This record gives sequence, structure tokens and C-alpha cells, in this order.
Amino acid sequence: MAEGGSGATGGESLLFLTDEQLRKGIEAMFFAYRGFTADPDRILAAHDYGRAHHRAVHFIHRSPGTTVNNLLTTLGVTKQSLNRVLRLLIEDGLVESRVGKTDKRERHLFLTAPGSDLEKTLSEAQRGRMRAAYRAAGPVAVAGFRQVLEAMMDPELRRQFQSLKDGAA
Amino acid sequence: MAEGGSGATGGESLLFLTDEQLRKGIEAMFFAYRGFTADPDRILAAHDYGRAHHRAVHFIHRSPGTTVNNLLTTLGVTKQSLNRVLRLLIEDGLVESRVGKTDKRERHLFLTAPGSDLEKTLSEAQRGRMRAAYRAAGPVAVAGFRQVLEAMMDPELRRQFQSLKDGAA
DNA sequence: TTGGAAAGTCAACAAGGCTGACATAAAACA
DNA sequence: TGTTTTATGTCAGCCTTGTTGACTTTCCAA
Repeated sequence: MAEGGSGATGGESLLFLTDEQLRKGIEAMFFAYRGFTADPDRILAAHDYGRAHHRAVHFIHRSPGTTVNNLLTTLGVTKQSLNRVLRLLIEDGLVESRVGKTDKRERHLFLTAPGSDLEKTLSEAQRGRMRAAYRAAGPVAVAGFRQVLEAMMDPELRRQFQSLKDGAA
Repeated sequence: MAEGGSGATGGESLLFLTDEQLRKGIEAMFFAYRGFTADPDRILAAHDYGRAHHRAVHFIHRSPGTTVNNLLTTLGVTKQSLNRVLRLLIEDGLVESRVGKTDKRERHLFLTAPGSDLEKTLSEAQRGRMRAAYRAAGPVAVAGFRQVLEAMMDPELRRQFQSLKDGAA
């Protein structure tokens, strides 16, 4: 597997892929992910929600009108698991579920105004940390960060990610 | 929308911190972390262990002889939670707990030979994906990746990470 | 008209977090 | 010495969030 189009690469080392380097990358992922979820987790706890609710709210915000099945695929959980989360969000009036027009079996999911508010609070907290990290590291580092993350995804998830990325831009 | 594709978002900063860019970074973390844990998860499932066991084994391997308290801090869980995991690993003969020499209250944790084997299997799987991602992205991207991840950690966790990083290198 | 897909629900279970309470041994201190 | 603090372990119970399996309703499409 040579270096494809992305240019900048592989030539220089071989050395840089020591197990030690890789281990550091692994631990960096572990600790960074803790930071990544820390702020939303605090907010969620105050609202008596968990990470699962955050994920649902995030992706409904991201793709308004998405169906339950879509969400299932994106989140990679079972429908029973998602349904428990979704039911609560609907009961609490944060999410609205509308019967599909062309296909009445489908439910299309939307955030209500309060749901949007929560989403905003959560994502602002998460973006705040992201923004700070991006600023601290600079644009070149950010490009690299994104490249490595994409390369780390399962191909299927990468497709998902990329379609989200382009999808409603 | 600004700059098109995956490309080198080079020098043009300030623009690159749109909410849209940040959201992409957030989703990239989410999907990449799924990939990051996917391979070990499969192996662990076959051994009837979970991620919690993996983390314990990883850090005991990383810092042989570490105490329970150290591990607690590193992992950021309660002793009850860690103890449940540790007890099983000790029962199963993967981890050995030795009474401290200078301070007999402390227990120092070590991997046994079978414990080391499991660690090797797990970390080799995880490193495999990391290695592939690093190769695909190239050294410049890897440096950026690491920079952003470090900047994303809580300061306390970052110190932990850096001390581990330098510690036994 | 019938097969299958989309969604929802019930029940049961497991992992892995958490808190609180309590026990023990050993170190540290007054 | 006696007391307090620290490190560890353990019991009990709770919560979230994942799982499987079974079953229903609705409704699209062949």
C-alpha cells in the first residue's frame, strides 16, 4: 500500500511507525475522547440525559426529517436501544416524530424548539473545546487531524461520514 | 461553502473555524472512535471481556507495577468499578497483584504471561488500524493529529498523558 | 392478496458506570 | 503509645445503555 494521491507523505519515514509511536497515538485517542465528551456529559447530567440522548439529538439536528432506520444505521445501535432513548425525548417534547407522507410506515424525526435549545447548548459546549483545540494546533494540524481520523474509520462508517459531510452542506 | 473537499486547508486561517468545520471535526471524532475500538472489541468479546478489561490490561502493561490508586486516577473510574474488573483479571490469572515492599498497603499490578499474551493480541489489532491510518495520512498529518488530540484533553488528563508519554520512553 | 419492510413494544439480561457503607491492614502522626 | 489517615477490598443497590428474542401494526409493492 503505497501512498496514494495525498502527496505529502510516506516517503520520509518508516521510522515514525514504531510501536511506541503507535501506542502514544492510541493513548492520545483515549484521553482526548474523554475530553471530547466531558463538557456535554456535564450538561446532560444536569438534564437527566445521557450520551445516547446527545447522539440522537445531534444527528436529528444534523439531518432533520431523518427516519428511525437512518438514525439506527448512523448510530450503530439496535432499534430497541434507540427506541428507549427516542421515546423519552418525544415524551419530553424535545423531538417530534411525523408520519411519512409518501411512505406512512416511516417516521420522520425533528427537533422541537426546546430540543433545538438543548442541541445548541450541547454543541456549543463541544464546539468550544474543539475550537480551542483547533486554534491551539493551527490549520495545518487540523487538516492532519481530520485526515488521520478519516483513515481510522471503518470503510462503511467513512462512507456514512462523508455522505453526512457533503450531504446537507 | 468554503474550501471544497478533503484538501489541504492550508494557510487561510480564521475562516476555517466555522461551526460547520467544527461539527465535522466532532463527527469525525465520533466515527473514528468507533473504528478505534472496533477491533479490540471483537477480540474481547471472544474472551468474554469488555473495554474496561482492555483499559486495565493496557495500562498495567504500560506501567508494570503500578498501584491500584494510580490506575484509578489514570482510568478515571471508581475503585469499586475498577475492582470488579481487576478481580476477574486476577482470578483468571492474567494479572498479578503483589503486596508493596516499602508500603505494604499498596498492591502492585503486573501482567502474567497469559495477560501479556492478551495484551499483545489486543494492542496488535489496535496498532494495526492505527498504523494503516498513519500510513495513509502521512507523517505531517500524524503530527497534526497528535497536536489536536493533546489540545483537546483536559489539562489534568494532558499532564497524565504527557507523564506517561515521557515516563518510560 | 400476500410477502416483507418500517416502526414500536415487551421482557429479560449484561456490562460497566455510580453511590454509600463498612472492614482491614499498615503507615503516619501527635 | 494511641489515634488518624491511607490504600485496598468488598457488599449491596441503582442507573444507563447496550444486547436478543418475540410479537404486533401498518402499509408498500410485487
